[in-house]
Amino acid sequence: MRYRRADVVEQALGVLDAYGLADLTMRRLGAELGVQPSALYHHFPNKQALLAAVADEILARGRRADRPIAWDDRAAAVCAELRDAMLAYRDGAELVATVHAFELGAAAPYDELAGALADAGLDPGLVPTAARVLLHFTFGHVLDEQTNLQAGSAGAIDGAPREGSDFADGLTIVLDGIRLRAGARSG
Amino acid sequence: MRYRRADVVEQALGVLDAYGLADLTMRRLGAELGVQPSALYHHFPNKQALLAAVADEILARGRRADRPIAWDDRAAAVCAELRDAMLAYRDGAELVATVHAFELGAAAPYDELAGALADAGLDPGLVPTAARVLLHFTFGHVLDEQTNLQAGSAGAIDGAPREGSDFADGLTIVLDGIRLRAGARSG
DNA sequence: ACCTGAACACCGTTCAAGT
DNA sequence: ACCTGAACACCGTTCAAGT
Repeated sequence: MRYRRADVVEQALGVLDAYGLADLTMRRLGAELGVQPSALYHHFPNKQALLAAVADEILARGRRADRPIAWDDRAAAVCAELRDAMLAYRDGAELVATVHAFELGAAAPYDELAGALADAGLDPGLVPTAARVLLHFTFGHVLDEQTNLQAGSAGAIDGAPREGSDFADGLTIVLDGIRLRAGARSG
Repeated sequence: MRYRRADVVEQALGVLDAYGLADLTMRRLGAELGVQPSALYHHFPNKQALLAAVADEILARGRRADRPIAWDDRAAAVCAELRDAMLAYRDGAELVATVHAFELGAAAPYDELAGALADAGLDPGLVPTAARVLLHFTFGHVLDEQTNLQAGSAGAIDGAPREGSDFADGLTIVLDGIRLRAGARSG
């Protein structure tokens, strides 16, 4: 049997969701594909590159069309889409945030946020700073959220996961801070 | 020779700074102490607990007295202190952020921020949300910053590290967003 | 081009046994 | 109380060799 790059990523997503990031090893992934671990190095130079491809696939699968026009609604939509994409897979936030921290991928959300903030009439020198504040908030929040959700589902402490309002509130705080430096019009 | 818990943490800080978080292993730490790796399990139940103790020590060493009185200055001071503490050790941000994400320690900055925000007259329901926004911004920013700094010093690309103004700008954005919901007085 | 098989240089953790 | 020595069950990665 032959495996293409895309098949390896697909199977890696399956292992991630079934066993978690800690058990997403080259050896386990090879076994799941019915292949020697060394065979994976024909498709990826190393594990980090494979994880980057998995992170990018998670983001691609979470992609939604129809972005709002207003810069603040658009920025909020990008962050919400990023959150939902990461929550859709076990340890998704940890994986995407790690890959992003090492600058190996997951660059699309940053580019979209920077675009929205430029449209806001923000000082160009502040655009990267503000985009990163939004990204850091989103990564950090969802990392916390997913850790607690997964701890809760393992221990089965409480049935209902905390409402999503906390994310929206945090996002509002950051967007309000950005708006103070943006042009008056928000459309 | 006998090693107390504090000596193990001390040596762990040395290994962290000299070799980085990836090489801070139980086996290497044992070797550095002239002890079998299994001996470390007499002082710590597992590696995570040891890392949590190291993270707490990093924060303790970065502690400064004389907190400002105004809630916003105080919150900014807590974030700046946290940043400086993490920057003082190689991979400090990665270590502290990881330990915090798994809720094994590093809780002091959160408590201080929550205290400052309560003094701001913020809606009590919003205090934890706003405190976490500040914390997530700080962790995310310093993680990026330290990764770039260390990559820069390894490759020796440019001499001067980026000025600190970017952190201050991001912090201002978040604090402005919080201020909109706080009482009018900022002292 | 893609994979096997075997090796290299490691991990965290446990546990009986020593002092 | 604190440590040794040995083992268990793993890692990521490399590389000659096969088809």
